[in-house]
Amino acid sequence: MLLRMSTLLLKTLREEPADAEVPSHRLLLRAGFIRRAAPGGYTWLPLGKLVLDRVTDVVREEMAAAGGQEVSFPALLPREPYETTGRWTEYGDDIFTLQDRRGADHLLAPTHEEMFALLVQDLTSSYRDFPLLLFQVQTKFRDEARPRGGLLRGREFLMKDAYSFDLSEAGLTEAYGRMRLAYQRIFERLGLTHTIVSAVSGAMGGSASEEFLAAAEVGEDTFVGCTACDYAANTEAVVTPAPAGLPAAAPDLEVHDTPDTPTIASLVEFANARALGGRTDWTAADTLKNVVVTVHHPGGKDELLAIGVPGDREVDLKRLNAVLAPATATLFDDFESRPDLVKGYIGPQGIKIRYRADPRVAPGTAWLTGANEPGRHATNVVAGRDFTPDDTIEAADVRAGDPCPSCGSGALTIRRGIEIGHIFQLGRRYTDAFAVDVLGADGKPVRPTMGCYGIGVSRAVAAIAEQHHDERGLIWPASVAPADVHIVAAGRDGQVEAALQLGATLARAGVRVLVDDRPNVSAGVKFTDAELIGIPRSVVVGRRLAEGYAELRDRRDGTRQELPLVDIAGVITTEVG
RNA sequence: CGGGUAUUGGCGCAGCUUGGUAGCGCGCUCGGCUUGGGACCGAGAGGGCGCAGGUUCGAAUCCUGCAUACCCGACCA
Repeated sequence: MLLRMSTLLLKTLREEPADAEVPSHRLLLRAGFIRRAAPGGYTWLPLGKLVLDRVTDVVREEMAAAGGQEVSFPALLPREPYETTGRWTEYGDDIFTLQDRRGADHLLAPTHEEMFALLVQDLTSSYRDFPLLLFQVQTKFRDEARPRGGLLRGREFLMKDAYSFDLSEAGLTEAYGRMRLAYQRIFERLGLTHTIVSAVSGAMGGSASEEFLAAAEVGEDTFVGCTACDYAANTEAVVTPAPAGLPAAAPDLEVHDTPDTPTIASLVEFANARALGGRTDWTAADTLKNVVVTVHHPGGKDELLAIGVPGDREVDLKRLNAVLAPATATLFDDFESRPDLVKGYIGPQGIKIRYRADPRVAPGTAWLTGANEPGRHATNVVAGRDFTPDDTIEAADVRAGDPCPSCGSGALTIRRGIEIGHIFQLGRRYTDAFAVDVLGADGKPVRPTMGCYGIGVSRAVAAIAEQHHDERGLIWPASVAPADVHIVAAGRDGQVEAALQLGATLARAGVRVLVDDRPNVSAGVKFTDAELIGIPRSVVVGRRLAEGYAELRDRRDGTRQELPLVDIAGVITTEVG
């Protein structure tokens, strides 16, 4: 490959685009890899397309190595299959739907579980056809409420989705493990530093689930790690350890007048000022905060739910919604309609709606909490004695320093990452929905179980840019760079010709070459553009050409070395391998 | 979907308070000069100010409504 910048469709931007915030978005725009074409939709320019294709190639190679077979479905699909599995309504507003000229409903697929299950139903009939691993690289559509960060969250994006079909749990587990390894290899080859975290499987349904998160400050996913062990999990998946040991028996419940104390802060201040219960060392953690939410079920029914968490914690709506999925929750605020719920003074004793408590509110623990009357609170309210929650719930926020649920000795740390891959064992949700059965060895029908494995390919390009750049521009890993070498003809006097000649030699040897042969562009501009574009290795054909020398530069560490021009092709060909 | 900010040539911005028919830098075109770190000189092309109404002799500037984008939050792979 030999690309000449004199004819390349490329325009680098000297100034920062006003509406790009995150580094990957800014740099990909400035370096001329992408252009915004629609809200949440980007055009791949020649340099960007080269990177995207190289990333896709890595993914394809590893999928094939893991035994995957590539297929490709339409992105435009009819309603029926998604109606059958319930996702037409469950996915709700996030699906792009449209009607054809006859008024029939269609959708632009957000993922393709239905189609893969139907394809397997169509083309298999015997246990001999299994196991099966299929994948595709396809444009997906989601009507994101808020596209952001350029390629990080678009409404149209490139995704690799793979699906395994097995007839036994052991087979599924094996396929899952194989894909997990393939993913690690892929992200390693892409130069993406990542962490595998336990996750919840979201709208797709399913059980065992792990996310691959690329470490990045701009990442939308918060996850936790442990200071002592290798535990890592999405905050939604963090399980709160119940306090160890039974607390001492508390005295009887006592109700106190606590006027004007509708918040935890005001309550603690009041309690200490008046030595409530003889104590002056009350903290927010001694109080029990009860938050009322409205739970919206997909069917359309609403239900009130009260959630009890220690007063020093907030209810984390992300965690709560993960627990309640597919139902969703919003904060309840229409207290006028419910006189039994006294805002600011709610207590779990005798509450008339469903009540679920944080695991820290374990049986035997005593709390300072609302007395369900305006201006009154109660002390020594003991879980299991004065009230019994309907259930526990993981809704309290997770904080750095919380004890690790895995080893118990370490403390949790909080980090941010970009979700670049998600794997999970789907089970039979989709094969059940379509009654996908094949004949087993014993002559009886067997129903395949599915695994689902996704990689955001276009998002991965952004993630790579996030992890590989400096103040001057992008620095692509060699595995995905738009070219292996960037040859800069610094000036005149035959330098352009020499650069093109070197480029041609390298291209014949199978090296991907970008030559800056632009006439009437100063060397300074060319150097700056080369650093912005970020090809890891460059050759400057310039002032020492007359002596037969050129300069080899390393974009990452900035080192330069002068080499005889006649040796350069050999050196580079060897390095590129 | 809630809150905030913004919308003026390809990009980045000024002008709006105090209405008089649009300007700067970069980029682009042509000529000259220059050629190892985002040159210089000269001559040009290109917008009627997000959209729709309204006020006014006159609106980028004032009023009303709408749209879009970005940021924060909600939601989400």
